[in-house]
Amino acid sequence: MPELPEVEYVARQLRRELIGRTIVAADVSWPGAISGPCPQDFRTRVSGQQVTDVCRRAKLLLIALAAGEVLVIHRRMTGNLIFVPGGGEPPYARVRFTLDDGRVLAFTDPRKFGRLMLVAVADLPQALGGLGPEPLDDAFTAPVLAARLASRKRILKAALLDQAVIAGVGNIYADEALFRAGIHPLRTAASLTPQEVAALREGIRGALLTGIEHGGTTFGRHRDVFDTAGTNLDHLKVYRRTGQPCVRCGSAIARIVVAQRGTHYCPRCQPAPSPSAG
DNA sequence: CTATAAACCTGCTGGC
DNA sequence: TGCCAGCAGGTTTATA
Repeated sequence: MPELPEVEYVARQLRRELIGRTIVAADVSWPGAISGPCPQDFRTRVSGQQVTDVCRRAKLLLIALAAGEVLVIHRRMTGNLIFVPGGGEPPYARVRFTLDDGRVLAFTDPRKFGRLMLVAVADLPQALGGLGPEPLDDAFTAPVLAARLASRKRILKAALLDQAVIAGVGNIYADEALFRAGIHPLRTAASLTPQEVAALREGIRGALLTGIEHGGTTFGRHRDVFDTAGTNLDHLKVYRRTGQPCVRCGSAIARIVVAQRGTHYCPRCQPAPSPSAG
């Protein structure tokens, strides 16, 4: 999935559509999608519950239920939450929630990587423990980011992908953030100057906000709850633009592999680290 | 601690 | 047109 912008966009939609509604039934057609409790208990504990709140943490969707439990959903690579039009069966539906207004919200997921779980409110801090700061919070300042990176003798891009360092950034927005900041992905996390950290903070937030604004990035599976694709692909500057001209300087965008992930950058706007300095 | 590879799954794209 | 290799928004686990 879906990274922070794709989850945030859907969370905002679900907030409008679900709060106050009651889930009258839950049907699980792929038990592997439920990571806890067992599918049987999952079904009975969700059924009859009114939705009291919807929010997002990192790449997780949190749907609070009246009984004091929270439905936690991670879409991973190809998971979507889509309102089923006309009561039909959408492709790759793994879990279906029927609402008291007759609508059906389906969790679809071709690759079966996505997971849903039910967690007691009291256990939520434990379940979400280990996640880094939210990059769109006011508290995510340059000094905070600097502190997260300072002790890390680690490749910068790998650090950005680590959810314990910063929550919600994935492969697309890591590349976009680094381009915006003019920093090479192979730099060492701890080698950034304060100025570079400040630029990176702006780059991260700018890339994420642009993504949310355009309904997320769709080049494959991401859809919103009404099955509509996001348009942010048209606004990406380096991701998936290998060989195409840099929007700033015209150089060909390069692609390398970092931490097993395709990584895109401009060789001129994001100068390579010196062998010694990292 | 950091890094790397593999595993979990299925579908799509590009090259030959 | 057809087949195959490679790639894909993420995370976890095993292994150096």
